[in-house]
Amino acid sequence: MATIADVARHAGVSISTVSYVLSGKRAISAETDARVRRSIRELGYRPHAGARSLAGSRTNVLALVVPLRSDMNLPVLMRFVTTIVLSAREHDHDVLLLTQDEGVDGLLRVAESAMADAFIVMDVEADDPRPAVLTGLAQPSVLIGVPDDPSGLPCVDLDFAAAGAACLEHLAGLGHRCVGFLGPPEQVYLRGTSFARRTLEGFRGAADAHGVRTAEEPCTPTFGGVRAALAALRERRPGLSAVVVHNEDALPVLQEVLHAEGAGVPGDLSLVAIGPDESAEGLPVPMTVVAMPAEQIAKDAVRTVMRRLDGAEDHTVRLLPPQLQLRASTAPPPNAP
Amino acid sequence: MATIADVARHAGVSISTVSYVLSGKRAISAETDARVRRSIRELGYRPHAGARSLAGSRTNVLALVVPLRSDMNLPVLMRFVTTIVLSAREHDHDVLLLTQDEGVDGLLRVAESAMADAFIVMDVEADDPRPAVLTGLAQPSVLIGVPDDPSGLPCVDLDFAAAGAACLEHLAGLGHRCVGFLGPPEQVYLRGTSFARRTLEGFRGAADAHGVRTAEEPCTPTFGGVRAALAALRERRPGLSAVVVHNEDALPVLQEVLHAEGAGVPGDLSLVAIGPDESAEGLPVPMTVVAMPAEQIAKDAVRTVMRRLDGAEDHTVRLLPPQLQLRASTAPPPNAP
DNA sequence: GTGAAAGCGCTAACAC
DNA sequence: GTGTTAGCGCTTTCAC
Repeated sequence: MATIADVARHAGVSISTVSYVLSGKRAISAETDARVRRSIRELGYRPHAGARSLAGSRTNVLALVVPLRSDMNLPVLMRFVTTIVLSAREHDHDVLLLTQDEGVDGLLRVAESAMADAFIVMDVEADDPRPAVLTGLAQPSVLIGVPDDPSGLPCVDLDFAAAGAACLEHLAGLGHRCVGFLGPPEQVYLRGTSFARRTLEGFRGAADAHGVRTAEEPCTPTFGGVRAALAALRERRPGLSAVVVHNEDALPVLQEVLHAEGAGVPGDLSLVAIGPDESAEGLPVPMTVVAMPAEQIAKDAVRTVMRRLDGAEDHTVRLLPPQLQLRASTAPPPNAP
Repeated sequence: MATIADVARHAGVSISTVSYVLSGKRAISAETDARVRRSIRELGYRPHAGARSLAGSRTNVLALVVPLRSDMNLPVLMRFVTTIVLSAREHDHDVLLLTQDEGVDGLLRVAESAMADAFIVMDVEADDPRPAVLTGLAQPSVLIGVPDDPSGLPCVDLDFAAAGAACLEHLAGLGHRCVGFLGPPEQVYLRGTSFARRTLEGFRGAADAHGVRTAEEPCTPTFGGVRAALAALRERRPGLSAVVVHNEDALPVLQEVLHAEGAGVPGDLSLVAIGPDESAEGLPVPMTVVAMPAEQIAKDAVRTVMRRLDGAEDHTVRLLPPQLQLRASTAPPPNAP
């Protein structure tokens, strides 16, 4: 492999000139620049990443911690990862893939051996131990998700509270006065998953504000689980005319259960979902949904971390506003005027 | 961060001694070894990855090229990636994630800037341009999948020809004399996906050997597509009593179509699938299947590449034998004695 | 069994 | 606008 010295010799300039042509950190005359670039091309020169990192303390590598827990929604995870890799490349960075279950040790290993310039940590939960460790590192980091204590780290996520509120407001606007909430399985709440709680809070707040009566049930995404949860909602609220579903796996089952009992969607019951768009679009009744803006979050995370590498301070918790995607599953309640 | 010099000073030894304690490349007295290790621990020393790579020309990074094409089966892809990351860690390597669509340029970039010690390239297709490039690199590589011309690179994959044959042989053993084959959509064949062709060849060979009559149809995984393909098979082979399905997306639809027309599985029609186990197990009628041994292939790929880093030669095309998983979807034909 | 020192290929002062 | 050079933190001869 050609080295920077080879290029310098070939172009008849000094090593530093080649370096500066590459970094753009000082002014170079047009002809020198051209000559150097030509030599670089002709020799097929590429800077040695290790040497660069040693001398410049920049690796041009971004560490990405992904959850390999299989209860994560795979298409969404894929969109996150893909977008992060592509965005990183736009900033001339490559992506080192770390798994959730290396936990804090993995972060320390990569950080202290200077393998990456920055960290993006996905799927951060309420009581996650990693934010506290991340703040102690030499490298900046961004969280996707919002822990109880972000420790001053920038966070990016969908504004789940606003999403819950948006769903209710859409239904209230259609005239619904009595709305159910079908959440994730109980364990998700017990695990302290912050987005589940935030969604519910937003839903409740909006219901209070609009004088809408509600009932909430966690839900296992099986036929039995869905039937039981639905029955519980109806028992508590006999006038139930709409349900907000924050449980992508329950959606197809719910539609089937309703179809089987002859309840029309949205004729007899309106449905709004919060979750991946993929899970909402292809159903027998295409769902009105607040979709997970994975690409937007991913880009934002990369941008944030890159800005911090350029020295910008950032302790923002950035919650992206929900976008309600209107489809066929919502309509005014059956007894509407 | 502590450097190797700090450790040496703290332990009262030379820098090279510390280095050799770490690498184990020369004999160290027990007490020196202990003293050095103690210092390492107390100072929280970690070797600087860049310095190491510069001096030792070893990065301890494995580059993994994954297809982000969404027509790939995500759960299977996930299992590949997860297993590769975990296996790499067992060999003290981290994983740099490259995407398919950076193509040859991505390989050259990472290889020539010495960012990785080796490459694993997933989802290699028949006429893939990358093998030819990979052979020219300083780093060894392994392919997952088998191109027409592996260029001498080691390949690991499921033996799809044997898988096709195994399915037919299982059915022939049950007494079926007339077996259909439902393949992936036509485009997959046109794209030159080698595993699709290999499966079909294995299926045909076994059918010839057992004197079983066959019919083959590509299949779009929609209701219309499945109905049409099934009708075509039956028209060509009125005595059809079993179908081999190499199209995971068509499976649920196929079961539904058969159920709707009152055809029992396996009573009226036996089904065998080739594809991810996830797609075969949870169906109304759990499928007899040749599953994709993702973990096994992934481990094999990492092991192969690590061996090559230790200097071993390897130009093997390693095709893992299919494992037929017996479930409820196969039985002797209806008119069996 | 251990130490001294010459690089590895770059970046970024510090010259001019 | 360009060149010289001192490191960056390791690995690995070479020497004893």
